[in-house]
Amino acid sequence: MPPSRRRVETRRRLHEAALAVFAAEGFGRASVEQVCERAGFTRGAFYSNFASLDELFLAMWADRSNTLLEDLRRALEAADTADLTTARDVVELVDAAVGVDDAWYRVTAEFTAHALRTPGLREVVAQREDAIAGTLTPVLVSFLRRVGREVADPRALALALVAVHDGTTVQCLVEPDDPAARRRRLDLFEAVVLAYTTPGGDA
Amino acid sequence: MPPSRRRVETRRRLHEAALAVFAAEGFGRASVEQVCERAGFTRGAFYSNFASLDELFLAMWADRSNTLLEDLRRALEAADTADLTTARDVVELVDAAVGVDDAWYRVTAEFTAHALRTPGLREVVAQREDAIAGTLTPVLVSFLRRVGREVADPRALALALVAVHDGTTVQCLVEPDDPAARRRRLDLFEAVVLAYTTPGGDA
DNA sequence: CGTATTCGATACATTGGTGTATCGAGAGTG
DNA sequence: CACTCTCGATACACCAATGTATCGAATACG
Repeated sequence: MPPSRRRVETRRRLHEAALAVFAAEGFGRASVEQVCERAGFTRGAFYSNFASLDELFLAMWADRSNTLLEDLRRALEAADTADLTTARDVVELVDAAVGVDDAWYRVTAEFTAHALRTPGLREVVAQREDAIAGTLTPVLVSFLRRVGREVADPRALALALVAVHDGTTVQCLVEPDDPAARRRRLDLFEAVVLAYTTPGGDA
Repeated sequence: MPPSRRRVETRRRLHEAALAVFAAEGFGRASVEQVCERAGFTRGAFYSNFASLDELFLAMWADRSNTLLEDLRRALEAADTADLTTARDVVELVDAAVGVDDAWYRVTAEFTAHALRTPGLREVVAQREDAIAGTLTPVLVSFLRRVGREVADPRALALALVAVHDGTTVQCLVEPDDPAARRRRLDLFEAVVLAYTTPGGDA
């Protein structure tokens, strides 16, 4: 195996292990040792690739954020929009594409809290939020127009949906076996979409 | 000072210090030593009052949660409802009464994430969520009726507002000097209230 | 006034994690 | 085939935190 290729693979495995460990132990309690053990390396390998645990986390988080967002965008663009007739249909389609990732939610929530008290990190989270809204906006507008709803302020709608998503995700995870939480979440999504759009367009 | 009174005071000071340290260091990185130092005690005092840091945190969090919620309830019940004429007025009144506590948000968010991966703790968060909705419901219904809106499903509305509150709080804190975030939050609150109520009642 | 008790301080042993310095194997290169 | 360089392993010194065991002072109590 060529040396640089090996290095890439090592970093990848460390990323993977980091996500698992941060999810299992919590943001503040994950240690370099645990990550190395899970990845099947020693600390020597770690320090040869990253300067600190923070650096590894940041790289992993940014990387995975982008991947998830890109996957979502592709999934939505490739979605079958044939039988999309109501706002509710749009909501259910998007909700299904987003999914619920327990571990990722925890890691992101803890990182966000951490970022709020760490000057240099706040912007990282802000940019992420922005990227999500920016990615979601065009496909959302297009879907809604298709079901005959015109979006007045796309950015406001996207941010509102992100907020609702985050808020209801907690509720869904806190009561994991209550189907009502799931239904309430969809209802709320739908209500927001309807409130932020007007009938019109080519429905 | 009578011995039991002294003990109560010691515990109170430890609670206070715990909140500060957990907010400053993050849930996973707070240490017994830091809490003691800030409270002006040694670890001897700590272990004489609590079995572990977890125990102290839980006591502090539950205690303060109740206090905050009770304060909110009283503030709303004592609010001047004379010039309450629109749903927007209700939203602004409640929003002002709730306020935004940066440190408390971080601590609660991190604890929630922690609770999601700790079996015995999930229910604690669930009960809290429930208590908030339960406290908010009656006063909300009464306010809205006063401005001529009838609430179809009070519990659903309360939970929706909690979700929106949590989700938009992050957005407000991430962009602390963007007044637009604040406005978007109120708009979203209003939209949800309108969507979950119907005209009618004694307006 | 002396005795008992409560509560917090001190000291200690132990653990777990960090980061660095050094080493060795193995793959690319001329 | 030898030479070199990359990358991960090993070993070491260090620090921060934990929990317990013991001690001393202050207060209640007979």
